[in-house]
Amino acid sequence: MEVRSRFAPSPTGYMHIGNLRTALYEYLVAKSAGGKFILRIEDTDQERYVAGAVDIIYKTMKMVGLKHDEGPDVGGPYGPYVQSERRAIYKEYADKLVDLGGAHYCFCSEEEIEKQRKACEEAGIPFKFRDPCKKLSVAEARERIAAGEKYTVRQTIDPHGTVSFDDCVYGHVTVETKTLDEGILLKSDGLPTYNFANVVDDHLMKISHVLRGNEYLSSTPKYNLMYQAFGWEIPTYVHLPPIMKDEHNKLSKRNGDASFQDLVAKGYLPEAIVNYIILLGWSAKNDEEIFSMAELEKIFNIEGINKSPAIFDGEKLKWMNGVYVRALPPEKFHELALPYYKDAVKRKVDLEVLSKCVQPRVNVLNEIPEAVDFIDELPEYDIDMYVHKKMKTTPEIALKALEEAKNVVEAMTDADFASMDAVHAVLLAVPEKLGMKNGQFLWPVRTALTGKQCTPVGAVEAVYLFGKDESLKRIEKGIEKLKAAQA
RNA sequence: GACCCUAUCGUCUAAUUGGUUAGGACAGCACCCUCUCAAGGUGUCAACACGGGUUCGAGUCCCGUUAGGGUCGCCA
Repeated sequence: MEVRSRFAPSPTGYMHIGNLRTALYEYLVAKSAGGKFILRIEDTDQERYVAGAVDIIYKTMKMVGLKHDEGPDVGGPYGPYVQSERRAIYKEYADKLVDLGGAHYCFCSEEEIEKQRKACEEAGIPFKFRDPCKKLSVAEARERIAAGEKYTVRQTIDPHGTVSFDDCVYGHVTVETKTLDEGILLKSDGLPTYNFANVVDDHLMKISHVLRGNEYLSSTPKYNLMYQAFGWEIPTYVHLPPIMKDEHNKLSKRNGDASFQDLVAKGYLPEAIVNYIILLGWSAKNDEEIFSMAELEKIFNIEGINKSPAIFDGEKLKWMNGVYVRALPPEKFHELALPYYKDAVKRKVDLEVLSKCVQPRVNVLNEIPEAVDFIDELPEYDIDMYVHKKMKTTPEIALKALEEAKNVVEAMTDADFASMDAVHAVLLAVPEKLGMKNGQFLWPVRTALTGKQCTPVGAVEAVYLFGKDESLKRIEKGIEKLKAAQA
């Protein structure tokens, strides 16, 4: 039988990380088996609906390379793929389920239910809704409905017995039916709840593998009761452990945790984000960690999914993003870096050369502005910086280095600035001539040019980028500072 | 509270399904390389939650304890 999985998000805003991982796994389960991946929009809660959220879903899926075979925008044989457009279908199946004894009509108001709940609370006993409408005959109930009375459809569960099911990740789970709630299937606005819509849609859309968060583990028996009542085949379940922010809290949008969009805005690459979150709850069972989507489509398997929660580690994401950044073709990196230079670098320098210096040195793109902030203006710096133990520099050596650098740079011709190699040749000749260590000369020069303890450029790159005039200005400033300190 | 689920380095995880000096990655530390910082290389620190069983042998199976997560909405 063909493997068919579905991603069924609610359009409630940005795509959070947990959702994205679920989508990824769903996609990979289907693709690794040569199956189909379906997108379905679950918009049955009109109160939570956020305009534009569906577009965010499309955009995100495109960015991470998840292509759905069926969905609202691409169509398919089992549409419509938006739940709010399937009203009539849910009503039909709800009535059918009532006929089959798996559900009943309920005319209780929310106030009445609340009253029962309060009474239980006061009595100190656990609340379980006892629905007076269960006593109504179907015919009687339908008369009231025909008369225009508001109603809901509730699941009917026989409290005697147990239900069990097999989950690919969690194994065999058994629950006593008396612990199950007879939840609402069809709301008084005529739209289904998740509990019902999922069962109906997954069946009608021929979904073979249901992947979802493990918060559904304990309600899965209720769904199976419905499948059974309808006489439908139960899908293969794959429940997923949560992604945590820390030991106690789930990663969630409500806590203000980063969404996929937030990470992209910070300069994380979609490929890196995907690679990282795939690993939160799944492993290839070998030592490999870097995977392209194409590779994942080949090697992903359900057996590699874990059952315990995983804490989202921003540090490792950063590292992994760095791996992807470094692997970028230089032109591509330059293109991505350009927006970050826009406000940070006003001076006219060769940005392509700058990119070559920066690329191996950043993990996340938003580190760029700070890394290059010495270019427009020389920061105020302390002359202690000229003393570097490892480079074996002293204020005296630094001064000598700078004075020599001044002479050399002054004498440099256009030809000397023609390439990085040329600059390199000129500057490296100096310490040799003076009998200094390279560092003793180059460290002071870089310090004078950048005013920073560490920079993505060395002395050679700095001189090349700044050109003759600016280099001289900064060297002279350094000489001044050192002289002032000596006096 | 009832029910369900989970438990390997600080973090993500592996362990041919009962036989390991418990492996890898991030982070940390040290060294090498080096004109700074990165990157890269080498090395190092670091874990089977606890207690009982079963077994010649348990990280792996069973029971309990503890700790954590989830469900108990006309949300999904």
